[in-house]
Amino acid sequence: MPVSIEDVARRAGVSISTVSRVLNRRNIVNADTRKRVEKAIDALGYRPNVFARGLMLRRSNILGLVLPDLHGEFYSEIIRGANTKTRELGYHMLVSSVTADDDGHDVLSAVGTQGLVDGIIVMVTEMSSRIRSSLAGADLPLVVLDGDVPGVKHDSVVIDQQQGAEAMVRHLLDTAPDDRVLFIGGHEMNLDTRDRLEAYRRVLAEHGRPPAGDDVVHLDYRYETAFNYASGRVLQWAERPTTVFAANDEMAAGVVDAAIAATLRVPEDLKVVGFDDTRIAQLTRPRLTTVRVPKSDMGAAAIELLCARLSEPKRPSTKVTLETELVVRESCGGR
Amino acid sequence: MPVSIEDVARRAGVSISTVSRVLNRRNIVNADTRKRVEKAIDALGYRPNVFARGLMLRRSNILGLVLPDLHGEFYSEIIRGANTKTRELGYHMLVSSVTADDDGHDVLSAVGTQGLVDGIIVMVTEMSSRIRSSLAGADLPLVVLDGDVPGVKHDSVVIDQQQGAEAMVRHLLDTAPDDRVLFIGGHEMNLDTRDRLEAYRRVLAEHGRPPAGDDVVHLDYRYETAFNYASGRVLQWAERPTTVFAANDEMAAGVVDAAIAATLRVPEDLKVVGFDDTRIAQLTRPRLTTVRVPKSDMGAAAIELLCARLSEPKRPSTKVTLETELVVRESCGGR
DNA sequence: AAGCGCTATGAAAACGCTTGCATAGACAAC
DNA sequence: GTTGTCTATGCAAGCGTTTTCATAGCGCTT
Repeated sequence: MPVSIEDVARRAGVSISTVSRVLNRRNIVNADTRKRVEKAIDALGYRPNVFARGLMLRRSNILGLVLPDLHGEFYSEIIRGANTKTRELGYHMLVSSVTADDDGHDVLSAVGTQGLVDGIIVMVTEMSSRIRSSLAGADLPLVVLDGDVPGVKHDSVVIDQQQGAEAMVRHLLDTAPDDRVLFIGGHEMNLDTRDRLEAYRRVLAEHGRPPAGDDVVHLDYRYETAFNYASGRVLQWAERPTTVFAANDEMAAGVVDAAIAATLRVPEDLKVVGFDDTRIAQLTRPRLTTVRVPKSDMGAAAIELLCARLSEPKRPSTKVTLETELVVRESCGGR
Repeated sequence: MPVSIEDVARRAGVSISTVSRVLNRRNIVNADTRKRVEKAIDALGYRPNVFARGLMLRRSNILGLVLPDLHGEFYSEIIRGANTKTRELGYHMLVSSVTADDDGHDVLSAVGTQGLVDGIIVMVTEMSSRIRSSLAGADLPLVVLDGDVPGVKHDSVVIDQQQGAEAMVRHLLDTAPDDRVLFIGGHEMNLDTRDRLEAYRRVLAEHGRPPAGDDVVHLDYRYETAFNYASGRVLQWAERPTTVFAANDEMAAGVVDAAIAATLRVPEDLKVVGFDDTRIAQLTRPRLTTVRVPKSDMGAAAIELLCARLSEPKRPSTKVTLETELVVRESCGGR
């Protein structure tokens, strides 16, 4: 028995139109009448029904956030940044994850049926044609986080990973020009990994020393995998001056621990650097040199972009680029 | 120009009632007719409008999750567990955080106006009367995570922290009977801290050695705070056999690092244990002895409870207790 | 052939809101 | 006194569903 607009109208002795006008602050309502209505609203504890309203207005004030996986600090920070901004702007946030096997099965169903959300933010770490077509058919304001969906109109928030990765490799080559630099990435098709790898290759090439075939390997971003992989190889790596550039901090930590387990010293015997600047980077010993990615800013920026489009549907597609920043700590021996 | 049920009906040459029946798989629809309707639905890419449906059904299939703060792994795991279960059961999840200053300003507005969500899950780390009254006025199926809201009917998911904390303190006293055991908690009113502290006091009392006044201190769960606090004291602590029991892993890591910075060895010179078994516990050196809290299970269990109530509103209030588990690693020297 | 019980379908009434249109009343201008 | 202009309000349509009730058609029984 929730109270409806009609109850309010009756109590205030006006028609529902007037109540509605008071609610929406449109048209002119006589000051006295408005007072009466407001009093009735308070007395009854009336709250407009979202569905009825949504049915008329064709908007829900709900924003959808679709992430590839809700694991780990990276995603939790994005959610946090997005959530804060969402509330600030008076919206609500629907969160959902699309796991790999789900693979774009339906990015949309993840975020509700027709009309549930006014717009969505999608982060795709690997692009598949199914994701693309699913998104293309959506006809919803769309913000893509850290990636691109070719052929579908959207705004985007990207992080300038290449700049950070370049800065990293340059720094490594500056401080230890003779080191071999190994690259350990995530999955081969992972967009972040591709960006970072590309920057790595470019800088090495610039210096006239493109990586050898087995200098680059693709794992899966996990600590354990990196630990296991590195365990069998750290001693061999350490035979000559080597730096391992891992594509995220988790794997970097795995390599560090593998090295330590093999009684090597980091950075003296082996240098290791990571990416993302997650909490982990500060907790390993030695602490990790890494590239800071503005995680919660990404979420906030995406929400802002989405809201901007909602209030101005015709605006041109916008791409916001967030800077990354090299953070030098001890694990690379570079200071 | 979204396609409506009427478009489908027209195309299939039936009335909207029939389409609706096909959609909801109720009553009997002739097999041929059903085929025709389904074909029309596919062809048109029809998706029912959530609002119209919600208006009739008075349910949205959206579940609200309100957390005190979206920081860190603890919360991200809860979200993850909840999200997975939510999708599994065919619902959607609205996430929101209520920050401290927000303090129950309106737990509900965090989660939308009247009718937006079918039920909510709330985690409150500190109970205020505002939160209570805000929740009491809601008249929504409610699941409380790790806490209690007296006077408001609800289901709950709690973790048996006392058991874990007890097991921890018992283990400490078993392996190092003569150690002084210090307790470093979060905020004094924090419910988790209170539980853990109570267990700590009880076990010590059982052993006839209640803690001295300055054996217990309340900080704020943060690494830095614990690091700073411990930095000035580790040397003094280490003068006699001491174990520090921190109420979460972050603070434990802070203490460990403070000790190491002071050239102490852990666990030889100072023992440190944590709580939660977050990622951190495995990444510090030495790795932390801690108590595992089933974080993602909490989220999943809460969703399950909420859905159970939705489908059976009259069921008696249920409380699900999740076990915690002592995880012995190196930081306590206990194995 | 009349009546009955089924099955499959349609018509129409909600659900709670917004909003275009109509209008009543007040006042001013002629 | 008639007409016009405003302001404040009410009426009612319509948003896209679900669902109750009515009913058409069919085959059976009597």
